[in-house]
Amino acid sequence: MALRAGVSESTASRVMSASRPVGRETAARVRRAANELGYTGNSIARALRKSRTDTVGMVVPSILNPFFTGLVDSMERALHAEGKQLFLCDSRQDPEIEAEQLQSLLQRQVDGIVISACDQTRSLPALRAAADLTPLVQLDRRVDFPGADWIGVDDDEAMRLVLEFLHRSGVRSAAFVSSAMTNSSTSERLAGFRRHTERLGMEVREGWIVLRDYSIESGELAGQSLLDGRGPRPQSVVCADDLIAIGVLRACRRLGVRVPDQLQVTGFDDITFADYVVPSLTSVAQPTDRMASEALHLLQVASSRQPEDAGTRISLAPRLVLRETTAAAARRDHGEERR
Amino acid sequence: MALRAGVSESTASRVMSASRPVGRETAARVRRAANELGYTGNSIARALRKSRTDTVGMVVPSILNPFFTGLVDSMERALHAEGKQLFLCDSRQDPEIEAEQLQSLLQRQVDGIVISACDQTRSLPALRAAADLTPLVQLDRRVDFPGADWIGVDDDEAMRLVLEFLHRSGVRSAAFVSSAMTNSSTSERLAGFRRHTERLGMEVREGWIVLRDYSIESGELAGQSLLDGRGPRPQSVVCADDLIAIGVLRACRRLGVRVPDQLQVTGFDDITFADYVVPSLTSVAQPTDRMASEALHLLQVASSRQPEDAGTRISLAPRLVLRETTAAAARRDHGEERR
DNA sequence: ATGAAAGCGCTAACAT
DNA sequence: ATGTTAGCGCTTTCAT
Repeated sequence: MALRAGVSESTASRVMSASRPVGRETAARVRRAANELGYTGNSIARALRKSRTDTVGMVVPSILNPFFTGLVDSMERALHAEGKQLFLCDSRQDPEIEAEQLQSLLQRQVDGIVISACDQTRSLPALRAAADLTPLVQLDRRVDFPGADWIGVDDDEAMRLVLEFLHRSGVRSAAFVSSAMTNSSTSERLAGFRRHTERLGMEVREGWIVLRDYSIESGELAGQSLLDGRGPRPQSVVCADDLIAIGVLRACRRLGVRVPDQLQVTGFDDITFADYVVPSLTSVAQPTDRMASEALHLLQVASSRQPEDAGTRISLAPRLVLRETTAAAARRDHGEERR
Repeated sequence: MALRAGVSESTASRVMSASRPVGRETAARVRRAANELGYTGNSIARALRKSRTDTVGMVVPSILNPFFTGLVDSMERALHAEGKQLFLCDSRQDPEIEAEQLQSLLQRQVDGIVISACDQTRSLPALRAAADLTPLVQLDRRVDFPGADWIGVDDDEAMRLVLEFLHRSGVRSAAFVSSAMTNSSTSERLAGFRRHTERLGMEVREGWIVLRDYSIESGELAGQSLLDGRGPRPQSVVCADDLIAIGVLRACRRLGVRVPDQLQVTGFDDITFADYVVPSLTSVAQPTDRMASEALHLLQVASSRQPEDAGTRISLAPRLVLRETTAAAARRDHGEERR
């Protein structure tokens, strides 16, 4: 290409990357030559030389879970805006596959890794190791270790929004359904649930805490056990995920429990379908676009940081989206929104 | 690393890539050294040398559309099984963004590109250009040009399954709802719809063909215009996509049209939520796993092919999944399945 | 079976 | 403002 333009390799490089001033006419000649040859540069060679690939790896527990689909979409947009590419990895909720994916991303010299780890304890070793070698920030689910960077939603605040709203609309008892306690989302949401129900004087029985999976099937089973009439029924079911809540709604329909009259139900994540199920689902929205852009920002900061520095934790404000599975409240409050 | 093991760089390379026989003891020493140093190789350097990156780029119109989410998931699995990584790109239904994404993937020297192009005509130039430079196979939506490789479902056969089933259950008229005619899925499904309704003697009025977008909102609007009582009503609505069908179902609910008693509705793609809407949606399932593995196979074949060779087209068999939005048929047939 | 040396395509000193 | 040169980390001849 340089030959075609009649200049040296380095001049051509300078034109293509605009890294140094080049004579206007020379530059034009180079650009023309590049166009004629359809030359666009080889980013592999550039990456080798600059030890920067302009790629980011992302690892999620399941791309099929609509919340993560949304997060992936947000990341893809944010990266595209910066001219970077996204390596997408699905760990299938398996820490071993997750470790392989991390290994592969490191080997490919990604500029950073964004991950929602699948297991609070079993994901730890691979995660730490990866974080030692490259900028790494966790999204949503968190695994704690010294220096860990994390961005997510304030789960305690989310539970406060949900429970205060329910309380104001007259609800005095609540059940909680989530996945097993192997991830931070479940533990922090449960902690928030416990704290705020107690503070508000709402009744919670131990049989009303049901921990299974983040899935519709799971939610349906949980709903069934909660509503089968063999024990006292709560006035509301707070779910740690919209899929679970949709499952609970199915159980309600099957068992003839009227929502929201006999039972109020809330979800979490505000996935697209929350607005389309019947009755439509009240949920807590997470600011995924914001999470993605903060994550990219943190990756850049992390590149120029000392290893002994403390990790950064960014808790973003959740937003309560009111729909038909909850009754109208006595009065409105901050952070709520009726659609 | 080679130093640490006390061998030459080339010997170390031979051990790590198992490219040539190496003395057992030497090999062991190299492996130990690699372990101790946590050395795993630099795939950028390898890629530069071998001009093979073990990466595949995938471009879809919208990752948020559940059908493409499923396709991405299938591709990710298939690639992981072969030790390759996936560059995920979302073209946001925009041919210009799509062209940028293709350009970026080419520059990154991907081993192949898998794409579902967003626009039958406006995607063509960039697609052709990319296909000239690297193996490229189209999935689902097709753009025609000489030598184009494509894998998808047999849309005519899908329409045959749907319409013959409806006909057997007594339906004698049908409407069709899809996106605008800017992609092959719509045109081929519509062609199949026309052919089979005619063959079976089913009534189709021109006002019953509604073309908008692949979205729930769109489907709801289409449903509304079809059912608002201002014209004759079809006995069934065949949708080119599950999102559209879900929208039509919402319109039915709002207008008090009972499904399937007064109106039968079918979707396309068999997304997860098809099973969870009420009433649950009869749909045509696409074999996404099969599509992904065939796509990877084609990419490999394409790498060692002459430019003047004709393109390969693989039409896979669709599968009709019967649920509650269609009435029970008089009798069962091949290719159908009740869940 | 092992080592020495060249080179993939690029960029960043270092000249001029 | 432009050219010359070295080298990123690997694989692959070509020797031995």
